[in-house]
Amino acid sequence: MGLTKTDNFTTEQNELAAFAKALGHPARVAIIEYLSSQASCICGSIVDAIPLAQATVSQHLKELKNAGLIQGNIEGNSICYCLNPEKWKKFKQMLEPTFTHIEQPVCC
Amino acid sequence: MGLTKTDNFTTEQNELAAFAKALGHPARVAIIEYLSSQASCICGSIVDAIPLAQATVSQHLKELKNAGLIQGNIEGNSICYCLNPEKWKKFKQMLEPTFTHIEQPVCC
DNA sequence: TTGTTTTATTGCAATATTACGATAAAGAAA
DNA sequence: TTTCTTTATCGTAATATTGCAATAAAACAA
Repeated sequence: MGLTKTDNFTTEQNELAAFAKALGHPARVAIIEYLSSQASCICGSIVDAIPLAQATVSQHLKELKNAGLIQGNIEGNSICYCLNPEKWKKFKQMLEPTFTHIEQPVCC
Repeated sequence: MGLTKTDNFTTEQNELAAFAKALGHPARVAIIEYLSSQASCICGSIVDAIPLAQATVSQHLKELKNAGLIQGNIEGNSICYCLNPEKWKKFKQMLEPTFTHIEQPVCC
């Protein structure tokens, strides 16, 4: 198969899964870490910072953009990428119940 | 290809990616949400709660277990699954820099 | 105009994931 | 013992992901 049965789950569950999936590759983790530590975020800098070919980095940027975790703004000749604060807030908020739960483990 | 170049990234980046990837499917999100809201966590209850075949749920449980996000303890005839608090704390801690960064967006 | 820079897209091969029926394995119950 | 219950694994088919070279597209520079 290889086809996720998204209809069986809630919109929220699918959205959280999409956020997590977008972060589920070390190159994309590296991109997010880079954007979390930089004021500037020109695409070319990201390509230089990630040890993969330009085409591959572009593809990873596209996936992060599709998930909404980053956004890109045209800046003359190049593109300025940055984190999307609202989506990250939603991501964080959706993880909260579990982060809270593990403070008082009850089982096993 | 289809083969992630893990050697190009740090151990931490790979670990965060592995956590996120494990959560990157709505069925696994549903399992985690279930375990975050339940004291009991018998495998059979999870299978009943997830709208997929037993074999498929078992496979998803295995992936969450491999990532370390859950653990299973044999309990007589069945298996008691629960969250692994330490791994979740690490997951949370690795996301903190980004969660902090989005409080003061600086770009775009 | 032509050329350069920057980023995205296409096409492809290799590998991974998803889903499920069938079956196996191991303990509980009879 | 046999049977039932519970969970894991195998085998398979369909689809998705990863990576890169080559190329396209779009804006700037000369």
